[in-house]
Amino acid sequence: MHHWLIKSEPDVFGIDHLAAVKREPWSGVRNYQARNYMWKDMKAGDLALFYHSNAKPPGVTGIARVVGEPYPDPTQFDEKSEYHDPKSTPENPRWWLRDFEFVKKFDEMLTLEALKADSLLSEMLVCQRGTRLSITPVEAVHYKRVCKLAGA
DNA sequence: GCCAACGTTGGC
DNA sequence: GCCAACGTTGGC
Repeated sequence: MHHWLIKSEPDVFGIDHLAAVKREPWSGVRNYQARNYMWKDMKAGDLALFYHSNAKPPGVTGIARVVGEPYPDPTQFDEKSEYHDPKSTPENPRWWLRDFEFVKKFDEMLTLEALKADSLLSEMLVCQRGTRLSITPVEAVHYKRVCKLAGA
């Protein structure tokens, strides 16, 4: 079992959206490292911290679970999509994704400020300056502490 | 809205 | 294959 942190902008797709739809294809990731995590490193059942970026305040708002196997992101073949990639073909897809399902929403967000203030959690990649990756691996000890501090 | 960080692109 | 220019992310 691996743990992850997935970023999303709440104005676009937040924890409440996931709670409403229950399950969501994580489409639109166009970064190779993040793609590789979804394609090769995630396993069905892995748990992920759901992080609100570009939010006031930013922070971890809940938990999602990886569902099923990777498959090509359909938006890459959709010419009308902002995520369309003309260099990708169905025979040789460039972008892969997973579905995530809703697990829980924290009663209170654990803010980035709170993460940085914690000596253990300040080690997390999301706390490091310049980390723009939308999907990052999370150590089990960090995951557990986030849950503990969030009362989950 | 500013700007630092950093990934990608494309000319050479 | 180098690297400058450019675009994007995302906290502040």
